Parts: sequence; C-alpha cells; structure tokens
Amino acid sequence: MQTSTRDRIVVAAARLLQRQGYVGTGIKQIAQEAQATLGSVYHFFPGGKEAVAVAALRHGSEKFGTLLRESLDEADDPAEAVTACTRRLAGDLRASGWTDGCPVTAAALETLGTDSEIQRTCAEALNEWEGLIRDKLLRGGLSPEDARDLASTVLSALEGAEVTAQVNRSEEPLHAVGRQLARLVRSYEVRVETAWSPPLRPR
Amino acid sequence: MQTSTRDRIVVAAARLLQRQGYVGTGIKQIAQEAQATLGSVYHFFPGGKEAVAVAALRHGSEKFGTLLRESLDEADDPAEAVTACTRRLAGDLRASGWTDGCPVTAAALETLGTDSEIQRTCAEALNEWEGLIRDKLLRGGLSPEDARDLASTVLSALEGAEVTAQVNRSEEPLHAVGRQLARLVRSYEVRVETAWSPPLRPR
DNA sequence: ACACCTCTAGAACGAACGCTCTACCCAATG
DNA sequence: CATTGGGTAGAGCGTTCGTTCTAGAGGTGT
Repeated sequence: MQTSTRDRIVVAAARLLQRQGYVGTGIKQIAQEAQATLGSVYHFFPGGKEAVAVAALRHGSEKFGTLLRESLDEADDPAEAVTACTRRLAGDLRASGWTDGCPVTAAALETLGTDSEIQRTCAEALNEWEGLIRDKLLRGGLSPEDARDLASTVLSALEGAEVTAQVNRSEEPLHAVGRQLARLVRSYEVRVETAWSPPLRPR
Repeated sequence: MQTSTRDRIVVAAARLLQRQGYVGTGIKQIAQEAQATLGSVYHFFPGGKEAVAVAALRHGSEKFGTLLRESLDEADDPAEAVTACTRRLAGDLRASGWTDGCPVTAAALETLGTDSEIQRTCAEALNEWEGLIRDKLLRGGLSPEDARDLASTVLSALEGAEVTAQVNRSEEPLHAVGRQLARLVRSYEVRVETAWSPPLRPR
C-alpha cells in the first residue's frame, strides 16, 4: 500500500464525481472504490460528503490544469497551442471510453442553485484554467483585452466541445473547435512574416 | 386547471431536470411541483422515472430549439445572428437567476456511462440544434464544409459559455463568445461590399 | 508495562429513493 | 340504474442514502 488512504479516497472520488456527478456518487461507493472503509472516509473528512467532494474537485482541477499547461506548451504559436489542447483532450476522452470529461462540469451543474463550497470550487477551477489560456495568449503577443475575451471564449468552447464529444462519442466536435479556434486566434496575431503589408507598429 | 395533468408533469420535470439533473430529481418532487400525485405520474408514464425524463428532455429540447430558431432569425447576417443568440441566452439566464441553462446538459453528463434512452435523447437534441445553426450558416452563403465545422463549433461554444456563465453568475462569458464567434463567422463570409479587393467569383 | 493516538472496521439509524398496490372519484356508456 | 374505465390519491414495500456510533488494531512515548 504505497499511496495513503486519504489520497486513494480523493483520487477515487475525483474519478467518480467526474463520471457520475455529485448526487450520483455515494460515499460508500467512494470508500469501496478507494479500498477504504466508511470509518476512514469520515476520519479524514469530518465534513462528510461535501468535504470529500471539494477535495476531489480540487484534485481534478489541478490535474486538468497541468494537462492544459502541458498542451499549451507544445507549441509557441498560440493558435497551434490551442489545437494541441483539443487534440490531447480528444485522445484522452476516447481512451477513457468517453467517460472522463471535464472534472468539474457535472458537479457544477448539479449544485447551481445552492451556494455550497462545491460551487465555489468549480468556479475557481474554471477561472484558473481561463487564466492559463489568457497567459498563453499574452505571451503570444495579444493585447490584454483581446487575450481576456479570447481566453474566455476558448475555455467555453473547450468545455462545450468536451460535452458534445462525450454525448456523441466522437472526437470530431473537439477537432472542429480546434480548427476554428486556431483560425480565430490567428486572426488576432500580428504576423510579421506574412506578405500582405503588416501594419507598422511605432517602436 | 386549463393544462392537462400530463403536460404539467412534463413541464415540471423539464424544469427540474434542467436545474438538478436526472439523479438529483425525484419522482415525488416532480409530482409535487406539477401538482399531481404519484399515481398520476405512473399512470401517464408506466416506464417510470426514465420515461418521464425522456418526455421532459424532449420538451426542453423543443423549447430550446425554438428559442434558437427565433434568435437566429433576428438578423440576416449569420454573424449578427449568432450574437443575437448569445444575447438572448444571457438575458434568459440572468432572468432565471442563473439556474435555467441548457435543458439537457446536466442529464446528459450524469448518464454518460449508461446507454439509456436519456443519453440518446440528449444526443438527438444537440444534433438538432447544430442542424439549426448549420442551416443558418448555409443560408448565409457558407460552403457546406465550412458550415458544418462552424456550426459544431458555435454550438459547443454556446454550451460551454452557458455553463461558464451559470457557474460565474455573469453574462460576460456568453457575450465574449458572442463577439468572438461573430468575428469567426465573418472571417468566412464573402464580403462583396468591402474595399480591399474581394476575390472574384465566377458567375 | 501502560496509556495514548491515529486509523480501520462496520453495524445501525432515520430519511429519502423508485416503485407497486389498492381504493376511490366521476363522467360516459349499456 | 349498473357498469366500465380513465384518472386521482396515497399508504407501504424494499432498498439505498449520508451520517453517527462504538469497538478494536497497530504503533509510539514514557
């Protein structure tokens, strides 16, 4: 038993929340999947199911964040970087049998009405991811205003395409937004190497 | 009591599924919200909870479809039509207190692993909506290939922006994709009226 | 040796779940 | 008037839910 019980609980809960949502996932199921007992779960998480979920969502958020960061670093050009994201997401999604999509969306949608910690955790995750994309765009030379708007759009499109791909059990939606987002991003980039008279920028 | 009991059940179930997902919504809650009794629910839907959900999702799908159609008809220009969509979605979302987003996403995500009728119903809804957008783009003069790719992207972006807007309780994500999608769509349109030498099309 | 603390183990509780069942109301039909 | 059948009403079934509780295992410090 190399991994701690707590970690096993968090990892198992993250996977189950991603696949079945918050209400669809039982504490006992989490314990079983983590090869832990109910006592252990409540020992590490006295806050009960919600506390487990928050920890699991944070874990999933970080994992997805590094996946995003890695994909974005695959290319210097922001447009290519975005398609690298969609390619990676599509591959992982297919490999999981279309079940492991965004780690927070399901839980987020189920707890919309409430003002639970879960809600806040999901919102934080989305904003953090958007920040990653925005930074990439800024490094690519976009203006702060353009980068903000575009990053928000890219994240929304990724989220939506992930859902669409899962429901249709197809990589196509992700590849489509990959192509279109690349085109959109390119429309912002200052292409100094092109032939058609780039606008002169005052030094 | 002007509306039939069956209709009240479907409408109530649709609203609850939209807000709380499939597992989060109980049959008894549906009955109560619809001012019907459990007996009535099982009388009209011998298939039980899943049958109610399928009918409700179909209802929600149609309602969202007409909303989409109306928005798209607000402008002849496809780019403007898309921003009309995001504007309408943003307004409705705020008006509902950020709770009434896409009527099928929550249920779709919860039932991903299964091969239930619910899954299929959600997939049908998404594809139908994508068809509406594609037709609009085609009417706008885009090539079939471009229209297909773009329609898929637009729908994904709308779905994702809706979720992001709900989680952040803000219209901004929707407006951002509205702006960006308009720019993207415009990049495909043949602008005969612009000054910078439009490509000559053989008559 | 003992007490102490972290962690494991699972029985048990009340509440809520989806669903089945019987009983009843009431308008239409013979 | 009696009968039928669509629709209403809700008690109750077995199961599962999240949570609480007590009991014990295993290691550490004194």
